[in-house]
Amino acid sequence: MRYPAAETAEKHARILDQASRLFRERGFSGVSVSEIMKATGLTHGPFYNHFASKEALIAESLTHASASSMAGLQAASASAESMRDYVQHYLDAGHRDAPGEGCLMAAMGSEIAREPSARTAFTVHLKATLASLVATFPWSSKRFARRDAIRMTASMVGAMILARAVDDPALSDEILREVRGQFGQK
Amino acid sequence: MRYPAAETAEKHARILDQASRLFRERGFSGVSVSEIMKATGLTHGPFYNHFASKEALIAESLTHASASSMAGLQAASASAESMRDYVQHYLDAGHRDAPGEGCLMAAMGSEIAREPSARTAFTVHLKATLASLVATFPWSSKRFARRDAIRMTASMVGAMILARAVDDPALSDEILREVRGQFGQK
DNA sequence: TGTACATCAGTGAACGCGCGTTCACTGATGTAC
DNA sequence: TGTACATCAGTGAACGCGCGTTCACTGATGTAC
Repeated sequence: MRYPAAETAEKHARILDQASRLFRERGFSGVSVSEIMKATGLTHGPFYNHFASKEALIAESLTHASASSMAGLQAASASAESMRDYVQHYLDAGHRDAPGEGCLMAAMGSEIAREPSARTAFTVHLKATLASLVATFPWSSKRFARRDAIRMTASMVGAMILARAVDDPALSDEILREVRGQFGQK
Repeated sequence: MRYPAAETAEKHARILDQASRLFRERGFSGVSVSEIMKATGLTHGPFYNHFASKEALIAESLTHASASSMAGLQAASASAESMRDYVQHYLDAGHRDAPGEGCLMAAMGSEIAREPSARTAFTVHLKATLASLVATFPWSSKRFARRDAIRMTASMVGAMILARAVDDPALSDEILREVRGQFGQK
């Protein structure tokens, strides 16, 4: 049946919300198109009214997740406290235990390399993140700001991936704590 | 037909070799049991003579890959040069471009968290790696050796995952170069 | 040492299942007059 | 304003496919005598 015109764009956004959450929780191949549509409150049929394929959804959902993540970063202030908060909040047990709402690099890092359309969207995201980190925070040296943003990002992403991969809560907490300590007080 | 008894163990090892390489190249769900057996030179049938399930293979192949990786680390000497070489060799374009022979944390990091039996095997691997790093290399402070080994590992794994996920060769090289610079001369 | 037979890893067809994707159909909404 | 009809997002059965897994069968090897 025909539906109110305004609902279409909203449904598109809802599919992207659910897809980007589920992909972060269970990976690209761990979630089926049907599950995403069911989470959106629809049957799987109309998926192809919105997206050309699952691969296209993967790319678009990364761009979608990137946008929310960038909005959070751009709301941060330029103070040293704000920078510390950013890192401390990232390397937190709450973030570790809620991958669906968290960093897409940490949630899908090793899978992105294998999905060509995901790589393209991810590259845009990482470039935007680095530029925003450089522009937002008070780096000790302007000249080395980009270098230091890269090093900080690699540490944070690596720590989160290891903390999630590990079975032992004490080791997982230790990883987060020690890397947090590298970027401000414990 | 019946086969020479000595060949069974050797075939088991060959399945593990191929599985750990293919899993690192394409992820757990990106490789089928049939492909692994074909790479080993057999049909898929006898897979279940060797392993209870694909999940069991995943766990055993991680342990297998861990063993080779640990052997490499334990062959390293205690010098500062050896430590620099270890990091420089890890953060190399050659390693980035050959995930099948490389670090299992970087190749499968974000997928391990979702596979319970993989998490257990991975935890053993990470603990052994950290202990070996602490014991092998000349850390500037004995008291902080473990803390620094964790930080270094997080940086290396994060940098490799980002360098592989990114589409742009210049950015990928930049990530490796800047994180290399953090651990010795460029 | 020679023969008869039991062993069991390997073969390859077959299984049920869930996947991504397609499509004929439905029917409330929007539009033409 | 009221009526007739075209629109098209949503429905849900169906598709071909490859997956993990099973199993009846094969036949060279190892063993009993």
